[in-house]
Amino acid sequence: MNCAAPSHTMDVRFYPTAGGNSIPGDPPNLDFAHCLGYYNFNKTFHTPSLGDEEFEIPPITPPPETESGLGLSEVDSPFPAMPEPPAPHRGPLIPQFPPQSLDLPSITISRNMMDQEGVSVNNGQSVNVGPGHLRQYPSNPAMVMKSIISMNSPNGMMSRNQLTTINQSQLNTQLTLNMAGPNITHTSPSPPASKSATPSPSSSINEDEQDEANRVIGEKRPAPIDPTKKSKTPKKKKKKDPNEPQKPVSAYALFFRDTQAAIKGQNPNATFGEVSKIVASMWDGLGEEQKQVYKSKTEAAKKEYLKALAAYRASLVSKAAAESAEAQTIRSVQQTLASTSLSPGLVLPSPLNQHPSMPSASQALQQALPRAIAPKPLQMRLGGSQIVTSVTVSHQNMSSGMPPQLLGQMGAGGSMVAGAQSTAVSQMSPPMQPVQQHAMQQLQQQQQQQQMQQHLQHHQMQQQQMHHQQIQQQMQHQHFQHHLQQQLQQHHMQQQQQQQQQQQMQLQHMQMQHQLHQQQIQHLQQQQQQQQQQQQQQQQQQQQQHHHQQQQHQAQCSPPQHSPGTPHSVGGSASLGSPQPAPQQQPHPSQIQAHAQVLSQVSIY
DNA sequence: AAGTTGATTGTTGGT
DNA sequence: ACCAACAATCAACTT
Repeated sequence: MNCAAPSHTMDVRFYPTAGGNSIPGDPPNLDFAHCLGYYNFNKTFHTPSLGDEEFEIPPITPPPETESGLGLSEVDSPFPAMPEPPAPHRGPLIPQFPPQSLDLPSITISRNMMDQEGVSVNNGQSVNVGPGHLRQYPSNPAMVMKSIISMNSPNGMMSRNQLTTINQSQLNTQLTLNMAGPNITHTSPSPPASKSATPSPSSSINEDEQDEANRVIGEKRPAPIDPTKKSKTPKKKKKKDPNEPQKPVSAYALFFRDTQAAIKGQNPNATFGEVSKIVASMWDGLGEEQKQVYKSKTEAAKKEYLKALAAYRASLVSKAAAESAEAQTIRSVQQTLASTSLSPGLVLPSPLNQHPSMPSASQALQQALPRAIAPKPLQMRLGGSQIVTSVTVSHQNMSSGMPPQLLGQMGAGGSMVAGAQSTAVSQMSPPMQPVQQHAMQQLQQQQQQQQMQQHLQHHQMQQQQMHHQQIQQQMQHQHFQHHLQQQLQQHHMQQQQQQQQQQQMQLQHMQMQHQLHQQQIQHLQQQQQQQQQQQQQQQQQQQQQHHHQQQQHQAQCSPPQHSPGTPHSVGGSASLGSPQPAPQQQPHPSQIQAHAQVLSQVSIY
């Protein structure tokens, strides 16, 4: 049943006026410019969907209808400040309209069943829903954004889908209440039967298309045929290639895609038409900048589409070219086979041969050869067994090359021609001498043999040519393969050479490192030797000094022998006896040895 | 005409 | 017969 009431077509569009000035009494924070600001604000939060890196917009899953039925999309909802708990559905691309600017959550659904005279109670605020108010379009786009649309749930046959606006005071109250919490009256869902707002459409395709569709895809159902309804717009049923890139959607479609989820979230019972009207009004009230955002997205998507389309068409062209080349190859091979092997049984069966518009080469030859080879068949006044035997022999020789028609003419024509010849001869020259007849027969026999020889030669030449072509093809193929192999070998060789060079370089590097290490070791060893030598020298000096001291001591213990030139003091001897500080830069021998071991290990490594 | 979404309807194939 | 899957269609609107 059709539930669409005439009121469904009621115009609920909100016509914005140019300039976007606030209507009287409109708070300054709610004017249209502010809404634009919110759109800009929205843009900042909408970057994931506005990014130029992607155009494909994930489908927005409508929020599951919770008890309240008011679940909005979460952060990315066009109305982010909605106090309602975020609905579990994901609506990633919904523009984030601020609640003040476009308070779609405040869109309430009032049922005529409950609010009979166009007065719906929404959060305690009376909303004028009367028919008279339906025409009161707000003169300001801000009003569009701030409109609280009260809808009638599509329940049954009652007048439904009435969209209206509320006044500004009610809007403010609504906004405040929305900020406080969700209190949207959404009393009862519509009965399931009422959901069929869009009755099953009638068929819009004609029968042949339907039959064609049925033939092409058996599973696909034909369009439902309803003779009572005529198709308003006979839509063409073009079978599109699934690989073909899809056209980019329009800016409005993008906006619809982004917005409808929120609208549906606030009005789960809103029909598509109602949502579409709301979206249209919002689109009208949308600022040029925000529209430009969507347009830019569309432009980017269009560029992507053009590129994808070019690639797609190129692939189609290449595919078609490959197919045509293949078909041409098959055709040429068949022609060659047909020209060389005239026996039809040897010709490969192919659709090309069976195509009515393209007679096969064998058929053409069958039609052409009799005229070429035997231009004067009736002049072969053959008769007698000799001719027949010679023809039979030739037949055996030519069985592989002669068309059956020709052979048939020649073979069966033996008797036929003989019969015809008998009558002709009898008619022409009854008194012809046997000698002359014999001579003529011999002459004709020679001519026939010559023709056959010519045909054989031609056939042999063709065979030779074909064989030559095959050999050439094989050679080309071999050459190609050889070339490929050579390239591969060269590649391998180059790789091997590179590896060898790398190995050599590594080896050289290791050798150099080894040499360096050896040099370092030698240097250290030399330093060690020098240190040892110095130590030995120091020891010798100490021994000498000690010996000298002993001698002095002995001298002191002996009768005093003053030696005024050498006043040695104990402190001086102490200073001399103190161990000489070894060169601190010189490492200890054990350290040198350890270092050498490490270096050797490193060099080995 | 195509696109937006979701509900509905009708067909088809499998169980 | 029933069910699942799929395709087609429609709604209002913009591009």
